[in-house]
Amino acid sequence: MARVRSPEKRTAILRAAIDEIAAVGLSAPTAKIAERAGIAAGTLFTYFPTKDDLFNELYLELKSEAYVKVNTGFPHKGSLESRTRHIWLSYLDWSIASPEKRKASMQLHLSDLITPETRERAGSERGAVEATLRELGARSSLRNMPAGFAAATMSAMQEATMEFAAKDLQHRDRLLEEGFRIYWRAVR
Amino acid sequence: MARVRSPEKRTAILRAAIDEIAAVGLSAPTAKIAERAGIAAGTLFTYFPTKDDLFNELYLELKSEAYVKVNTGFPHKGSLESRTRHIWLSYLDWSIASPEKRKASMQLHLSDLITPETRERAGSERGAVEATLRELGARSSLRNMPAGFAAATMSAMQEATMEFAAKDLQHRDRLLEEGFRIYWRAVR
Amino acid sequence: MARVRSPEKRTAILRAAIDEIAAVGLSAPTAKIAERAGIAAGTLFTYFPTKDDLFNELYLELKSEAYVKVNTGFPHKGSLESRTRHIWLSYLDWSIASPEKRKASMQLHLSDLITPETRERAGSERGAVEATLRELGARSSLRNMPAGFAAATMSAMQEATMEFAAKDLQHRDRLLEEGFRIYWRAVR
Amino acid sequence: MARVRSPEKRTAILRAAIDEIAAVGLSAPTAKIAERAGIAAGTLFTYFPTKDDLFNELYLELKSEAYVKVNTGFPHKGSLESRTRHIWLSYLDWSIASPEKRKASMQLHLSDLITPETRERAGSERGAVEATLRELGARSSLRNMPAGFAAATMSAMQEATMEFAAKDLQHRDRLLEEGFRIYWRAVR
DNA sequence: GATGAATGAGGTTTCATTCAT
DNA sequence: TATGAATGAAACCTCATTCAT
Repeated sequence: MARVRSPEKRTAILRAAIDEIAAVGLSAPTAKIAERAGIAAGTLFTYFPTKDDLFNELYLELKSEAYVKVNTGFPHKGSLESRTRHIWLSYLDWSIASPEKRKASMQLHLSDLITPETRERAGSERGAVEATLRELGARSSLRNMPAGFAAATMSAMQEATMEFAAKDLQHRDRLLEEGFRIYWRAVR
Repeated sequence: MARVRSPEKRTAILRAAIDEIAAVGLSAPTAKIAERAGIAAGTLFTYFPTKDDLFNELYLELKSEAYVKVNTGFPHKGSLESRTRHIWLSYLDWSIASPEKRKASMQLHLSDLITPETRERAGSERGAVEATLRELGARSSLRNMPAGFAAATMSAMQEATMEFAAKDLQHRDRLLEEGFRIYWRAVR
Repeated sequence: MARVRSPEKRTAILRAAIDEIAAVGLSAPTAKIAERAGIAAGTLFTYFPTKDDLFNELYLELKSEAYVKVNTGFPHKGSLESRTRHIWLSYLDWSIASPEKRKASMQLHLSDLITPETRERAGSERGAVEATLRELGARSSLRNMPAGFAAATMSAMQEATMEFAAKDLQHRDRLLEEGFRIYWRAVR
Repeated sequence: MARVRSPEKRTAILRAAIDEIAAVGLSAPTAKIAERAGIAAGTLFTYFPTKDDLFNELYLELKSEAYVKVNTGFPHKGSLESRTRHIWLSYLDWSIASPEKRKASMQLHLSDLITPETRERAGSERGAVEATLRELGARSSLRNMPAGFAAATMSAMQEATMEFAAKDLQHRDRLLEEGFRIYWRAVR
C-alpha cells in the first residue's frame, strides 16, 4: 500500500484556507495556503483539483458545521419562539466563537466562485431550521412577505448583532438576548 | 498652460469601475476599467495614483451619493417615525435603482482595500441621518443597545428587504412598506 | 502618442522562437524565447496573445518565406522540367541556408498546435509552385496517383537530399543536381 | 524470493506510451501512460528509470519490430529488384497497419530525446535490409551519391506513399505497387 | 515489487504600474 | 496630459521523480 491520503492534511488545508481568506480575502494564494497548512505547494492539488474546488468545498464545510451546531440540542417540541431563539443563539454562538470562519464564509457566500450547485447543496442540510423558519414566515407578521424573508431577516439581524457582540465580549450574552428580543418583536 | 485633468474622465473611470466591479468583482483589472471608460490604460493612473486609491475614492463617492439621496427632501420637522421611514425608503429607492452601485459598494465595504480612514470619512457625511438614528437608538426598544446598533440593524434589514424587492419589482413598493412596518415594530 | 509596437521586436521574437525550437523543440519556454529576443517575459504577450498564436504565426512566416524564395526568379515560361528544377533547387537552397528555420518549420508542421486554418492559409501562398506541381502530377508517370502525390514525393526526396547536402556543404551543388536528376527520372 | 518484474507490465507500458504519444505527442505525462497501462504512476519507474529511458527503449522496440517484419520472408536469393520490393512492401504493410506505432516512431525519431547511441543501436538490427540497400546504392543511378542515400530516399518515398495509402485503404495495394514502380524508376 | 501521495521546480499567463513618445 | 508598450513579479497548475507504506 502507498501512503494514504490523510484527513489531517485535508483539514489542515481547509483550516489554512479559512485563516488566509480571513486575513487577505479570496485572493489568498494557494501557495500561502499550502505553506500555512505545512505542506508543499503542489500537494494542495492532490486534495483539491483547483482553487475553485477548494473554495467550494470549504464553503460546504463551513455551512455544514454551522448547521450541525444549530441542529445540536434543537428543541423540536418547543414553542415557535423557543425554537427560533435556539436558532438565533446557537448560530451566533458559533459565529462569534469562530470569527475567521464567519469571515471566510461570508466572503465565499458573496463571491461567484461558489457555484449554484454548491449553494444548493449547502442549503440542503438545513434540517430543522428550514421547518422552523418556514413556520415563522407563514404565521406572524411576515405572512404577506415572500418565502425566505424570515430567514433573510434573521440572517441580517444576526449579522448586525454579531458585529457588536464580537466587539464587546463581556456583554455578549446580554446583547444576544436583547438582539433576539428585538428580532422577535419584529416578526412575531 | 498645461491641459487640465478633465472631471468627465474622472467620472467615466468611476462609472466604469462600478460596472466592472459589479460584473467581475474587485479583481477587475485596471486595464478593463480604463477601456470601459474610453481612455488608455495609463491615463487611469493620472487620475488615481493606484488601484487602491481608485477603489477608496469610489467607495467615498458611492457612500456620499447615497447620503445625498437620503438627505434630499428630508423631513427635518417630521416625527421620528416619519424621519426613519424617509431614510428607509429613500435609501432603498436608490439602491434598488442602481444595483451595480449597490453591488460595488458592498464588495468594497467588505474588502480590506478600504482603509479605516476612508470608512471614517464616509461615515462623516451622514448629516441628518446620523441624528435621527441616534435619536432612534436612544429612545425606544434599543435603549440598552450600544451606539450604532440602530443604524446597523436598519442596514441589515434593508439589505434583506432589498434582495426581495429587486427580484420582484412589481411588488416593490408594497415590499418596502411592509419591510418598514416590520422594522419599525422591532425598534419603536 | 505612446511608444509604438516595433516590428523589430516582433521579428526578434520570431527569430528567437526559431532558434529555441531548433535547439530544444516545441517545449521551448516562452520565457527563454523572450530572453533570447532581448525583451521582458511579459512583453512577448503584447505581440502574440498566447504561445500557440506565436507558433501559428511563426509557421505562417516560415512557409511564406520559403514560398517567396521559390517564387523569386521563377521561370514561368520554362519547360516543365526547368520549372520543376527551379522549385527543387530554390527550396533546397533556402532550407540548407537556414537549417534552424527548416527544423522549426518541420517541428511545427508535425505538431498539432498548428491549426487547420493556419495550414490552409500557409498553403494558399503556393502560387506558381502549385500550378507546376499539378501539371507534373497530371502528366508523367504520376498520372494514376492521387492529387498531391507529386508535391509529397518532391518534399520527401528533398528532405532526404537536404540531409546529405547539409552534412557535406562542399559537394552541396553536385548533390542537389544529382538529387534532382534522380527525382526527375522517377516522375518524368 | 522477491517478486519479479513482469514482462507483461513492461509491454503494457510500452504499448500505452505508443498510444499516448500518438494521441498527444511527446509531452504525454508519465502518469497518463501509467494509467493507460493499468499500473500505478510510481511503478513505471521500476521498469524505466526515467521518462527519457522509456522513450529511448520504445524507439528501439519500434524500430526492431519493423525490421523483424521486413526480415520475415525476405527473398535472400531474389533479384535486387525483388528484394527491394520486399523491403518496400513489407515496411509499408507494417506502418499502415500500425498507424500509432508509426506516429510514435516518427515523433521519437525527430526529437532529441533519442540519443545518438540509441539511434546507432536501432540501425544495427537492419540485417538483410542493410545489405540490399547498400547494394542498391553501389550500383544503379545512386552510384555517385553518399552512403545511406538509397535508404534515406526509400524512407522518404515511403513516407509520402504511406500518407496517401493510409487515407485511401481501398486502393492501398495499387498505391503501394505504383509507389514502388516510381521509386524503382528513380534508383534502378 | 507495487502503490500513489508528496515534492517543488518550472510553465504559461495576468496585471498593476512605469515611462518613452 | 494622453497613450499604450514594456516590465517583471506573482498566480495557478502540471509533472517527473521520490519515498513511506
